[in-house]
Amino acid sequence: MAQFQSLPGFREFYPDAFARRSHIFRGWRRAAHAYGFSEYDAPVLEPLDLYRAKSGEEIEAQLFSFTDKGGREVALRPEMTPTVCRLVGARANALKRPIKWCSIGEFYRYERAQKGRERAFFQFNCDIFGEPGPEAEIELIGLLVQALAGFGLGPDDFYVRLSDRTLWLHYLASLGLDEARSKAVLGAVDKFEKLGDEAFKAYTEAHGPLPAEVKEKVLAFLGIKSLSALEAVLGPVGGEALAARLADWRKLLNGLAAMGLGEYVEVDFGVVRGLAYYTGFVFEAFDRKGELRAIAGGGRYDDLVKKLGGPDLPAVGFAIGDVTMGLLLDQRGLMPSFGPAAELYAVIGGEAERTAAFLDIAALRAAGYRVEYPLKDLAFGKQFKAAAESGAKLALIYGGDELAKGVVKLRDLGDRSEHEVPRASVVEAVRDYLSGGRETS
RNA sequence: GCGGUCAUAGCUCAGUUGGUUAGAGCACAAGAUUGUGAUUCUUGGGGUCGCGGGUUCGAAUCCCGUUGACCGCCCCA
Repeated sequence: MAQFQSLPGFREFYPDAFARRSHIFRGWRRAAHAYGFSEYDAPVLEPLDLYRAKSGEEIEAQLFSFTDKGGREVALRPEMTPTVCRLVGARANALKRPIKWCSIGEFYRYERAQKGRERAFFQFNCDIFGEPGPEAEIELIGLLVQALAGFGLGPDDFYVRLSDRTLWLHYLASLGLDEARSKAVLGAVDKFEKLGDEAFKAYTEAHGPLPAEVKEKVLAFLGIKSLSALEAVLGPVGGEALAARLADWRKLLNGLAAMGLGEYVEVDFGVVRGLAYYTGFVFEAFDRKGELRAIAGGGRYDDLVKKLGGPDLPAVGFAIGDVTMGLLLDQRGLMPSFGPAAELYAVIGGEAERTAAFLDIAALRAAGYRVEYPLKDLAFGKQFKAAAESGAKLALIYGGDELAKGVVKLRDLGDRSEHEVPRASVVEAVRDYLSGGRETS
């Protein structure tokens, strides 16, 4: 039996699985193209320090990292963000604005595989650099929705939860919490949905119990589900920065509504997205039934390009993972089945006919048709069966009778009609017969 | 890193209180069928029963270890 297996959490793509993967990639690229994003790629192996600089030492436990033969500490990329920051940062002054970039790549994380999580997976990363205002978020969240909706997923299937770390920090400061306490509260907020009151345990251990009236206000803020509720809570707090932030919120939500995406977006301050590097709006896409882990996540990270050695460049981005999205498409019956996809199948009588058929097969292939034929002599019955199973629309029959007359018999594998055409014009005859609705891929 | 469940053909599984050469369906291949696709029938290839050790006259079956998968926890950039 199999003496060697693939490593845990790594996937093998047999042709049917590869077809599913290609289907997902095509949908992503179609959306990115419509939104005017340019595709790029970059190395899979990076200096370990790139991730240490972004996420700290503790990230190492979850990386595929090693020392290469030149003594360099390297890691397989666990995400695209630091890499794209480096790329953009290095040429920031020469790049035409707005910088709208996307990529599809494989990423590697040394974690325990679970449902919706593997050790190797693909992500669709989209980022906009150089735009500090919510216009960038409108464009980006619009693309996020399109990248999912393009597969046939609707507002009943998924939604985007929208939150704001800036506003959280403003509000917590207005409640009298310092930076360390604010971060600890955000940590509790992040876990509150799952753990309830337990979520505040870590805060209590670090800073003592949160005063009851503060906690009450935190939980009330957590429950805000609309812009009007947000304005009602924050209006009395006052301040110029807060007013400007609320204006950003109005612009963002109005913009998304104007794009017709209102049904997909919900205000939800329970989302804070880890504690990594996000500085403003943050958002996550989930399935409506709440059965799967996050489909996509993103947000604004205005400090990161500079932190990684580039210029001061605002940025906002998101990533969609292929694993959870594939599960969702399966659940909703939106993953097509991919059969063989020949267009033409040559039925060949014997060795003499084979040589004659090859000339036409080569000509048809040169003309761009996908042509199959049996690699070894088979009874006609078998060949017609194989032709039907190949997915071809048309069989080309090369028998002794036809060749003697200088013709090829075309058999429509759908309605089973047959007619003969001169061999000299077989490419034209096939083109006429198949004309209309021929897909390219 | 921690816990639970599981591991027999490419896939889904059966396999009795431990007993001869481990089975079925699907899939794949050949034939019935040397010029027409269905159905059916026949036949075939494919297994060190995840791996290693132990108990036993005898282990797919019982015991120990190990690896892997799935589910959950931690984490989730």
